[in-house]
Amino acid sequence: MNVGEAARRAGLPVKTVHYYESIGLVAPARKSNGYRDYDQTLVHKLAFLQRARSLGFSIDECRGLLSLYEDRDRASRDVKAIAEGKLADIERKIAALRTLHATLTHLVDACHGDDRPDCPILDDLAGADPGMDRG
Amino acid sequence: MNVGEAARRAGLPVKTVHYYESIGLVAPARKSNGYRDYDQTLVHKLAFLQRARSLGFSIDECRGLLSLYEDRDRASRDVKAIAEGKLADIERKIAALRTLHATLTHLVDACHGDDRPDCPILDDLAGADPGMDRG
DNA sequence: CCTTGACCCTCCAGTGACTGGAGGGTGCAT
DNA sequence: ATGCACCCTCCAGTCACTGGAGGGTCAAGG
Repeated sequence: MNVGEAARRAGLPVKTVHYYESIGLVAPARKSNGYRDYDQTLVHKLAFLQRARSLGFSIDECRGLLSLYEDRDRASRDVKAIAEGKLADIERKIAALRTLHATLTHLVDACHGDDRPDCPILDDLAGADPGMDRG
Repeated sequence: MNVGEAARRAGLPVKTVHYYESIGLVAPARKSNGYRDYDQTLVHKLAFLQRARSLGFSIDECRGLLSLYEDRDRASRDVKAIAEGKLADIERKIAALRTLHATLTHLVDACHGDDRPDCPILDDLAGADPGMDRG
């Protein structure tokens, strides 16, 4: 199967499939004309990658996950640990975004948003808290 | 003031301050020895940038915010609109992360996490829905 | 046989927002 | 004179792609 079809089945852009090959994640055979030749296993691997990436795993984590996946004797514990670490990451990111959201909401609410120039948002960015000097 | 001191006051790494200069966000004077010379205004600008970046504004958005900040006659409405757009972005990101979190939690819960090799997490990544053979 | 168009190839460069390092100059204290 | 912290410029690397140039291949239609 050519790269286009494999990419379509895995839900990835062709460019990305090439990229995954260039960093050693997949190694398709070549036909006599030089075209890459993907079999079912490779397409599976690409789909795996697509799914794992969309779940927020980095390429390096995907590499680990893939080798775990390929090793049919590994303990599920190892995979679970990686996934749990990722869960904690996601929780941290959500918490950080919530803080951000609260701060920005506060600022937006405080800003009258009209023609006048004075704006609490910029004042905050400039470090001008009332009663506190930050210079 | 040298770059080191300016960076310290703004809460940024020196490298980042150099970078901001290289992309035209700040333009410090130079002393006779070639060293950059930062005044209060510039330090303020750097601190503004630090804060805005930490609030999740991109460099391009910071550029817009800065020019708004420098234009003492702009309407607060313009600033508010940018901040509101950012708020929507943040909400989208949080929602996406929550979906991710739910999926991964589900997977982690389903995985017994012991010495045995069978693992719902990898099964999911491999696209193995129950009752369907995929190679 | 020729053309058209979709597909494929490789290689290079760019994205965003820095970060690290090499290789050298400056300023101040000892 | 030496040491050290600081400063300079320029280049390369990060992450995970993405875009494009400049070509080759293949099947269909005329």
